[in-house]
Amino acid sequence: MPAPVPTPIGRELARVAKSVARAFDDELAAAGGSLPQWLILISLKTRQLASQRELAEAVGIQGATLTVHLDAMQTHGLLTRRRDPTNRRVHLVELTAEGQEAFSRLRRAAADFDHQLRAGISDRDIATLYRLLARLQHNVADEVSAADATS
Amino acid sequence: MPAPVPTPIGRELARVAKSVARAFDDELAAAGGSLPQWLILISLKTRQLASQRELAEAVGIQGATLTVHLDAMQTHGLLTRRRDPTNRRVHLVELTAEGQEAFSRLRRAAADFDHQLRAGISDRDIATLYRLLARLQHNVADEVSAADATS
DNA sequence: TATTGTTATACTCTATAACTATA
DNA sequence: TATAGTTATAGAGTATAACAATA
Repeated sequence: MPAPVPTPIGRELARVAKSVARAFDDELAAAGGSLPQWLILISLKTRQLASQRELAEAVGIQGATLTVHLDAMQTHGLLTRRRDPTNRRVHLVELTAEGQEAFSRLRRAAADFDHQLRAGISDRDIATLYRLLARLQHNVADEVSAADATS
Repeated sequence: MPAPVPTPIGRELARVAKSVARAFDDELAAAGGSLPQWLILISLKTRQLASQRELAEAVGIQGATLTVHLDAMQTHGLLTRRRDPTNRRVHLVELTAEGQEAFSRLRRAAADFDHQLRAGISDRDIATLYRLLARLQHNVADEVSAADATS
């Protein structure tokens, strides 16, 4: 018999996500970073991205918002931007040595955090959690499409 | 056999929570509200709160931040503030008729959203999700205490 | 002195619109 | 004209510090 559910699932998700995000932000800040920076670094390192437009999409923000973060990271010496010689509209974003170090530092912080976060949860439960989160993601994607269709 | 887990659980949670939060914000905005306003309204309606301090804590924000939202809601005629005669430091926050209507509107939007969000998920899985979210919450609470202890 | 709440100020993240440069 | 990216501007949400009112 499943336990009764006291609050809507969206609110519970929001509440927990807020707690987790704050704790994670604190960890990243202690390692000299921030969540958007971490998402940018990890996207740069793990994906083959053809343009800033794709990078923005990978991170889930607008191009202009990405520019803000890239400017800050460039000012801090984490990356360089140069035009693609074959298509000079495209700016190639490349990590400096300092950017690589920042990535390593944040990766360690993120790994430590994840270890702490997973404490006492079985692999099986983690897999279940993934499946359920994917389902929620799917359901709000539906919601968006439905809203678009009726507007 | 559990499926392999491609990304850290915290990042996946953050990603899904962001999607869900955006979709929910859109719904609340369409109903003339926002997430902080909804949390404030629901706290006022469902709890017996002795002060703004307690209200801020229930919503999970600082007192000064709460003042910002209450000011806006008062400007829009959703609530009134008056001093408690028995302890004039305390401000009693009370919903107006318009505030009650706003609450009803947002409650309907939230219920519709939750229905959409839960589509295709069994009660048993919802209960499991609650249990796992509670565990994550517990684990970051630990993290915070640990960080405090070592600082 | 301690508590409740507000004001002043600023920071972070985000977005849209208008613009530049390139194609 | 279309695409990639930047600049200008603004808005939402949050926080801290200093303050006023009250106890």
